[in-house]
Amino acid sequence: MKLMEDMKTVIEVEEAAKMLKLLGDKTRLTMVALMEEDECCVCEFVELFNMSQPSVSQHLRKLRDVGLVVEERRGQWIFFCVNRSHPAYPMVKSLLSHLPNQHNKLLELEQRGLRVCCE
Amino acid sequence: MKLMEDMKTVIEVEEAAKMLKLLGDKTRLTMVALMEEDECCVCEFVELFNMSQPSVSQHLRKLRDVGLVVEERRGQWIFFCVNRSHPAYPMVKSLLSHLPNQHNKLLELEQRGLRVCCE
DNA sequence: TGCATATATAAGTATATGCTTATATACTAT
DNA sequence: ATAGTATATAAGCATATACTTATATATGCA
Repeated sequence: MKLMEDMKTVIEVEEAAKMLKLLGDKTRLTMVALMEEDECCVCEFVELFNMSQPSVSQHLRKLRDVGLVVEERRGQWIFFCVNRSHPAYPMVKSLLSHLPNQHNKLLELEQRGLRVCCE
Repeated sequence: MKLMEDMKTVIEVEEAAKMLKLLGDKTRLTMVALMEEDECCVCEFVELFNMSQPSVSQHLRKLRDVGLVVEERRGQWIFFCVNRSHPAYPMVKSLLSHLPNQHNKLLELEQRGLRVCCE
C-alpha cells in the first residue's frame, strides 16, 4: 500500500531523451541539482565549477532554451531557478533524488563570502 | 507518511551524468524501456526501429560497455536485458516510470510474427 | 558621464557522436 | 563442407558538442 506517491507524469520518449541529453553533462546536472536546492546566479556557478563565465552562460542557456530553468534579473545579477511546472520536471525531480545532496556546496560558498544575496 | 518507498540508491553525479548521456538518445532510451519490459535481441530492435543492424549493435554496445545491459547468447541470437543490479539501475528505473508503456510495441512485433522466441 | 561588475553572444576549434558501408565472426541446417 | 542467418567490428564522414577568446550589453555607483 502506498500512501504518498511521487508525481508520475508521463512524457513522450522523444521529449525525455532531449532532457536526459541535456542532463547528461556533469556540469549541467550539478547545476540543476544545485538549483533544486536554491536559486543561483552565474557568478556563483563560475566560482563553484571554477569554469569560465561564457561556458557557464552557455550551459545555462541550453537549460533555459528547453524551459527547464527560468531566469530573473535582480540588479546586476541574473538568478536562475528550476522551472517546477515544466512537463519534464517530475522526471527530473525523480532522478535528482538519486544524487548526493548539494547543499554543502552552497554552504561552503556562503562561508567563503561568495554567496550572492540581493534583498 | 510513506509506507512504501522506491529504492533511492545514491550515485555520484559524474556516474549519473554518464548514464543520462547514454539515455539521452531516443533510440537507446526506447531500447532500455523495451528491455525493462522483456529481453530483446538485435534483430527485434532492427525491426522495431527500422534501423540498420550495425547501428543497433553499436547502440547496444554502448549500453553494455557501461554495464547497464547484459547479453546472453541463445543459439543464433543474442538477447539483451537490463542489468537490474547496476548501481545506477534505481535511477534508471525511476526515470523510466515517467515514460509511456512500451508493451504495445512488443505486442505488435509478436502479432507480425517477428518476435524471437527460443525455448 | 565614466568606470566597474555581471552577463550574453559570436566565432573558432578540437573532440565526440551517430550514422553509413564493408567485412568479420558465430551459429544452424542441409 | 557450404550456405544462410544473426551479430560484431572497423573505417569513414557529417554533424553536434563543449570549450576557448574576443566583444557586446546591461546595471550600479562615484
